[in-house]
Amino acid sequence: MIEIPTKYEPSEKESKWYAYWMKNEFFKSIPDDREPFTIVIPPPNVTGVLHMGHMLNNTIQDILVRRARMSGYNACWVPGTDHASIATEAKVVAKLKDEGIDKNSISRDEFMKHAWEWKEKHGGIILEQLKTLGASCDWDRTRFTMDKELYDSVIKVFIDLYQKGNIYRGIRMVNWDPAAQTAVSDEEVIYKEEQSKLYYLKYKLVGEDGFITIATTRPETILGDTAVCVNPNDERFEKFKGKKVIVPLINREVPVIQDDYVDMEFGTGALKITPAHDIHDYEIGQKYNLPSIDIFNDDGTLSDAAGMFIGKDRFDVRKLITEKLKESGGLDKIEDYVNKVGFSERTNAAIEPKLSMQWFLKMDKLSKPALDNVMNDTIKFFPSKFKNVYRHWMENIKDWNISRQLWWGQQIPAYYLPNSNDFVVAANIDDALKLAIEKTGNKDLSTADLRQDEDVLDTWFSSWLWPISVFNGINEPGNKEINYYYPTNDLVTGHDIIFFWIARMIISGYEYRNELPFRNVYFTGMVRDKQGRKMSKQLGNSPDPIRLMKKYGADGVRIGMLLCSPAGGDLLYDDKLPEQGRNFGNKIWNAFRLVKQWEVDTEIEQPQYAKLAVEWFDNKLKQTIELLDKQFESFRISEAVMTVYRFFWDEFSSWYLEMIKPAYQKPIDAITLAKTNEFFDKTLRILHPFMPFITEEIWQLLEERKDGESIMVSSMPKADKFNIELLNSVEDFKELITGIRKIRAEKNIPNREAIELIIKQNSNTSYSYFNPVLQKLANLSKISTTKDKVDNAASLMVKTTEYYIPLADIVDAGEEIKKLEAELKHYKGFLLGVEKKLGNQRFVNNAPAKVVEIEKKKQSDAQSKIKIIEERIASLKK
RNA sequence: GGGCGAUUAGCUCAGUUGGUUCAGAGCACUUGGUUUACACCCAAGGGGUCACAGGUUCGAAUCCUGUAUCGCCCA
Repeated sequence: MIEIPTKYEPSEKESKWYAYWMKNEFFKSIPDDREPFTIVIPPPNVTGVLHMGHMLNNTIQDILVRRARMSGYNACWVPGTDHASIATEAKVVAKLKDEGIDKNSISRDEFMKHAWEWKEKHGGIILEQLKTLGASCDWDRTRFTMDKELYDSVIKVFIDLYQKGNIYRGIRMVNWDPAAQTAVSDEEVIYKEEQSKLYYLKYKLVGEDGFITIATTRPETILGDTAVCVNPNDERFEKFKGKKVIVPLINREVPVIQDDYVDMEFGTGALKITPAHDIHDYEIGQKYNLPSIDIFNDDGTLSDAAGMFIGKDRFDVRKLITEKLKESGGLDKIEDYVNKVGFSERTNAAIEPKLSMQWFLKMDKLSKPALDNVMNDTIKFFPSKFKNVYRHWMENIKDWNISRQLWWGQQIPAYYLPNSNDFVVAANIDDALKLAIEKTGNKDLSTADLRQDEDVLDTWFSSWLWPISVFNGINEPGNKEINYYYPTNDLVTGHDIIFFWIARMIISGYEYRNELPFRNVYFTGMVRDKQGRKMSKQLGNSPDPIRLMKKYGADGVRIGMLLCSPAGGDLLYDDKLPEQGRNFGNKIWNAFRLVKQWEVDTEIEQPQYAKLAVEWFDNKLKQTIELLDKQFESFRISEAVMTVYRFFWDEFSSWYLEMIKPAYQKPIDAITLAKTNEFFDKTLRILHPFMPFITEEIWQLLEERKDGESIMVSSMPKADKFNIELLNSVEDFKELITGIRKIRAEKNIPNREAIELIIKQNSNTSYSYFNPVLQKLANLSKISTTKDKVDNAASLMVKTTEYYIPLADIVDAGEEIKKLEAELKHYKGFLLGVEKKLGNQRFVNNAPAKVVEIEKKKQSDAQSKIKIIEERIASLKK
């Protein structure tokens, strides 16, 4: 016997095979005659490190790509990262601060140099980590959203959209992040419940007695108040309507206006209106032509316009102004209150609604084909329930704020004319100058007179082009690569970025290629801890994927994650999962050990039991391949994992190998061994996309392989016809074996003790075909048939055939009768139900003939079973 | 407040478009096992009035209505 350890040790094997695949360039894709299969990676943040969400997501992509590659496609998985403007800029700013450099003290160019340095040194760790997972990306194609080609694509698209009239500048209420000093999108704001306070403030009526009390969570914003609003139906405020009140402390006179936006139930029923600092107030301000007073600076301190507390932080001012209000008698009372406050996803600073000049992309017309082609399934979503979410968003789509007040990113290619808000849009300053001269008629203008817009574009404005720009399809729309690889096949990503990214890629796909960017979108769920909480650094409930892979092997972690991860559903992570995956790897390893250590004897003939086992397993394998094909077609990935898991563990190991296993220290015949090796080989291939490393390791050991050979470039076994009758009868046969084992367990008959089996001769069934296998697996000394009843025997029934195991005096007739009577009761009840159904004329007349047939079969089967059981009871009672 | 979705075994989930022998997995659980590949194992077993209430239908976990609870998104 060859020395093979009983435990499979993944870590060293995994790095060895990854290096082998890289050396042989198996991941590389070049356009050729084959049909392409393309996936672009959802580009992770360049500052990011691998977390559990990436593990799930990239495992699924790797499975799809490896399977496609083995199925004869020219498989191409494009990796890369996005430049994550806010996150990266925050890191660079922090690093500079550590070095004593203030961002505001250096030039934009200098800052960009630092940022690039940072990116080269620290960026893209995550891509290296993906290699540990086994990701079969074409690394030569690694792209970054700030690479020249991709940068230029973004600029080109901006100019194009501007020229088409889809981009405009406008004042909007934006989510202002005072820490990053930039606007962030609605999607980047996280709302959290906060224990805060509700302040009741008194606004005195102008020129007469009385006051209106308003309730607010933000007393500091009264400095920007320009009205008080009440509901027109609210009788409590009858005497205030059309009058003016005085804002406390600053003594500003503001009108009392009426709008049914105000909820009469909430607070005091009167609302202060601060158009510059609240989105709803802004809308009311627009409606009633109220002035906007912006009381904050960009960093969240109070501005000159506030008139008080100038330069102090907004949260400090809240305390200070409360004191002042108390002193002046403007404060009525303070109550505890829970409300939702928005925080920046990137900096965790409280978001400040702020009026600001931003660049917008008009979305209504652009988004039309993107909506239609998802709704009509040209692009398929898995699971399809996300179509509803998508439709709702697309039908209510708002213009996209594409500007960010940062430096790290593509600078907006708009150039302002001297002393003007007027601008021209061009790819570079020379073109801009030409346009500016044309526009102004002033031939004396020089590039020095033009000032480029300070803002950069939203990072999603880069990644929405990703499936096109990675193949340079924006700059060179007719190039060979884009024509070959686009549209891509599948996109695998989290459902949390359906709007950010997926919808926008579909929009840009139709706008710039007039075609879908991908055919299928597979949504993964979020990875949570086993209590269902999101993984977060703060909770410390997120395991380190690298350590996990070291402990359980990448294969084990991959399998573990997938075993309980239905499409779109969340995955509750538990260490039990990778452990189960590791155990499965060990199972495969030990099956290999068993097969490998058999001595072959070419002299011996193939035993009948082995011949039957081979015939059965050959059919079972074909059936499983067909099932897998169907599951992949419908993206039931976790079901496919379960299929291969059970196929290997139950069918191959527990049944097939036990069937053909020669007696202890006996050799195996050549035919059976060859067939078994062939089965093992095919089984490894269907397993390979899920567990790339262990399947390669065993495949290389199973037979002599040449250098450069690999399971990952071998072909996927193809579906073929199989004998379903044979498979079904083996299932009955397994039931018989299980029944015999149960009797052995009940009667304490050890497995090594041979027993006898007597089959009651019955007109409709005979399994004699499998007798040799039955004899081997159940350790039977003899199999015989009888027409008579058998005394002193345990009995069992499979379908409508009865089996006896003679046990001399061991059988307790009373026990046996009790058991049989319970069974009898069950079948009688069952029969009653079936007969009631068949007695119902409406059922017989309306149900399809096939269904009625089935019921009739149920009836006759139940009747014969009842007869058998009754006879058995009668004979035991004698 | 508006929208979407969920509720099936102790846990996590299938259930392919209403119809095969009382609803299936995996994990967990119980019992037995040093059988000769594997205790990261083997064998056997228990466990669900499919959230609740109505309705449609010959027939409902599946379709419809309502209720409850939970989750997500939007304001």
